[in-house]
Amino acid sequence: MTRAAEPVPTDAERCAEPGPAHDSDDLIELLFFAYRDFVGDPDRILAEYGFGRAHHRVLHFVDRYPGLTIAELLDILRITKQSLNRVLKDLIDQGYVEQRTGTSDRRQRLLFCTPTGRSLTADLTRVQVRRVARAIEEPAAEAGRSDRAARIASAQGFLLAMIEPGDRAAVRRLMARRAGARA
Amino acid sequence: MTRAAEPVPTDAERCAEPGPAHDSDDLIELLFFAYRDFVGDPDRILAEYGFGRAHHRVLHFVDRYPGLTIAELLDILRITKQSLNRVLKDLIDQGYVEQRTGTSDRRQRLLFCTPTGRSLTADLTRVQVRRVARAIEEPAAEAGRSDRAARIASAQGFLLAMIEPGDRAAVRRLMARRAGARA
DNA sequence: CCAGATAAGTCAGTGTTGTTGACATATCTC
DNA sequence: GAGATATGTCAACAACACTGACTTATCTGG
Repeated sequence: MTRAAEPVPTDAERCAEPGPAHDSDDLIELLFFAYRDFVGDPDRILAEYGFGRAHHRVLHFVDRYPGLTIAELLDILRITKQSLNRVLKDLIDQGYVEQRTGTSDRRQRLLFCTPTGRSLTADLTRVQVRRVARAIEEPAAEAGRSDRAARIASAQGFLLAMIEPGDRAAVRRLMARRAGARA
Repeated sequence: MTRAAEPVPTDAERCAEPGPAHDSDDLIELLFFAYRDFVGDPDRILAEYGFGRAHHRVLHFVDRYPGLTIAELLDILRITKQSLNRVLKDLIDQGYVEQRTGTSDRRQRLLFCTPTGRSLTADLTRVQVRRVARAIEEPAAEAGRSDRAARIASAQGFLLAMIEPGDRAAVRRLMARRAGARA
């Protein structure tokens, strides 16, 4: 596996294969695992309400940025109006989100969470904050020599710490399987 | 972007912990944006082949860990056998992945990428490596005072740098909207 | 060697979340 | 008033996940 083009190739590490390409490969994989567990937590809560991830995303952004417009939300989520409308309709009909006509532009519908919506969002945020906070508290692997090595160690440390603790050993073991082939 | 953590939350619910709640909130949001753009790159390539993200995940892990069994893959992806089988069948039928009967245990089907599969995976990996490598090259906000602050800055810096460059300003602007209400 | 466990494959049905394309309505701007 | 814009809605469809049930091949322990 040849090294991918780098923005700033450092001369010193030309020959050494355990270069940035492999570090990036590891980060790609860790990002998958981290995100998998990151969305897994709230999914369990959402299921009790008959909601899914799409509902969660809307709740999150409307809660955090009260008065968001439909257009802004569409730009954030990068989904179509129809996809948004389906879940938004659920949330409005069931009293988690409410719309108010814009004051300066009466075509706009400003979105707000109701107290119920804020409460549910808080529950969802809680479990995610717990995971992220724990990942931050985790001491990074070690502050490496160069800033670059430190950044890699830091990002890997954060993502690994985002993984469900009980699964980390399995992930380490899996990734070690490949590490042997390149050292 | 790395706002000073204000350890004086006015919200009723959040106060017990030493202040990382808001930093975690930001990280939660950045993780959403980072992942959104992270999977966006390969999605465009996959569409040309009539494949989706599920195919990508299988290709990635089979390419990286040749000889993976079905059971191992199921444990990694955390999906059901049926979901895996649907995409795996596509990949096998179209010659991207092949199965070999296990030697020690003939019930197992060991998975390998064909040269074609390795080639496609390399294309997919390339665009993701590019993004991750760029995110790593990006100098972190600054090495903070405490290790903890440094870890936060580092994680935020990495995730922000994972976002499509042209969209970073919009994300900063959006998140600044909330920051104002906090500080 | 056989019974039961295990690895994998498959069928049928369902739900969430995304897509496209077309069209309707209210409102703003020039 | 004309045209752009913000939103809402209908219908159809695809990707990807789920459950539950069942089959086949193979391994393992008594």
